[in-house]
Amino acid sequence: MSRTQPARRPRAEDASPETTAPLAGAPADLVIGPLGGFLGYALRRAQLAVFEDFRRSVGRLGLRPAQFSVLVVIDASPGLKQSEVAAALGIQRTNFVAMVNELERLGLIERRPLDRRSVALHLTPAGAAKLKAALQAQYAVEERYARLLGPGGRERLLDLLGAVQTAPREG
Amino acid sequence: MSRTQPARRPRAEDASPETTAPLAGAPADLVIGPLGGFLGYALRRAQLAVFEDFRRSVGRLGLRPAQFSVLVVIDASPGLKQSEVAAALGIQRTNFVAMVNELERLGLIERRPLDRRSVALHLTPAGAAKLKAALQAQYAVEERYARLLGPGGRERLLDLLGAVQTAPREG
DNA sequence: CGGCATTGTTATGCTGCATAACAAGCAGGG
DNA sequence: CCCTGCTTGTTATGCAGCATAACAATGCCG
Repeated sequence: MSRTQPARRPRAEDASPETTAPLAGAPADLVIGPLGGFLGYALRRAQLAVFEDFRRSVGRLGLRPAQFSVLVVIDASPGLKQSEVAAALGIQRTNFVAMVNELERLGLIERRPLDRRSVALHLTPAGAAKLKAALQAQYAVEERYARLLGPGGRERLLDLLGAVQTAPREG
Repeated sequence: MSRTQPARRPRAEDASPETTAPLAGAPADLVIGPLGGFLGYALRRAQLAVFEDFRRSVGRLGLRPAQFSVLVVIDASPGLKQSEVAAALGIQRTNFVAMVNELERLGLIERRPLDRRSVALHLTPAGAAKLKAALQAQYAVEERYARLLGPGGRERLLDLLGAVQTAPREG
């Protein structure tokens, strides 16, 4: 479970002391240097791996990650305006239009006019059904990770990720 | 530091029991339902946040994340073939060509022919210097995260991410 | 009523990532 | 030696994600 600390490999004049601890990445065991000790790289790799899992489980239902997230939000907060759903997910209003079009075309969601300008988003029965199936599949994946990460591991990971995400950006 | 467990919000017939625990995401405090409890979503959000940090620190040197990772690998293992560096980073051989072209054009790396077909990649002095500066900036960011995540937090996070990444994919 | 912010929308471009196809070269078996 | 097959670098192409600019219609508020 715990990564071992190999003899360090200086090079490039060494810019700092401690830190680092390789990832033993999926790409063979080729030397990637201190890269595995950087959060950005480790996060990117882990994210790709988990999205790959998603593709193989929930993806079978014909849902992509972003689509899934939209359904979840609409289900959790029915009646939100299109722009609100987009904002909640950090999606640009402008890029969200095509997504809503697609989900509506698939008969999974519905646009209900609030006034002559804004629309409220709701799941259709088909959308609710598909989401239910998707959630079941996803919960199964999560439980697999919970097992893999040991007691409290998954929760700790979510906690750490939350802290990273909400950390104040320098600037 | 620790996320609170709010009253659950069933909906969509509920596909599973426990799991979940919201992220209190950056996008306002809008309701995203169980989304914050899914690893894929939490990972994606955290990754975007960290890449944003990268952009603001190392990015000032004119390096994008992928370029930075290439320099790190070449520095750690000088003389690897172009295809080997690509493989080590999980980059398609085909997409790697343009990246190498660019880094060579910037005078940061060098292609040295091994035979009439394959080339070995090396840092130029300018590349080594730029990488040194980039590593310093990056180590500073890492230390900021180390402080933010509390004692052992960053290391634990890297450990958990490594476990996720190397987990056996179902299929 | 009139200016202003909101909302949905289109157009456009860049980046990341995947696949197909190819030419040239190396390497190993017959 | 020569031919077959794998390797290597490369180009072309397409799709998805994400960003920005520009707009028209509309609601809102002083």
